[in-house]
Amino acid sequence: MKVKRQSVNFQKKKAILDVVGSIPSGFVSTYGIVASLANFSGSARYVGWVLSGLPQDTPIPWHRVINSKGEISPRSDGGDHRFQRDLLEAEGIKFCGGRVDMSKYCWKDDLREI
DNA sequence: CGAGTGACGGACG
DNA sequence: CCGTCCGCCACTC
Repeated sequence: MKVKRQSVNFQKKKAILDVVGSIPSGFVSTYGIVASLANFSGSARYVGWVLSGLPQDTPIPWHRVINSKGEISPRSDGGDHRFQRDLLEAEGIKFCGGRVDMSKYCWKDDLREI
């Protein structure tokens, strides 16, 4: 089992995790928004990369992070996307056709300015 | 240092 | 709406 080094890179990851952890319950955010708030604007991919390294027992509400389409990103880790949906629904987020109503649950939607 | 990669985003057809 | 391409940044090997 490979133990990821939490050196300086951990600080950068922490920036992402800190933003994700700042997402209020009942709201969702996109990778692009999280990246921007973490000062990583443009690196939406980096956000996904960081979350991909998070364990399921992480204290970070990674499930509140979805893609710009308002749906859960299909990770190659497995079909746990259903588990993520369950967590969001538990917070009061409704799914419409497998998608989230971004117009209501998009956190910091004002940041994007539509 | 170079090449490959990633749970993305936006533009285009 | 869907498939495809490019770009963007940081990380790993």
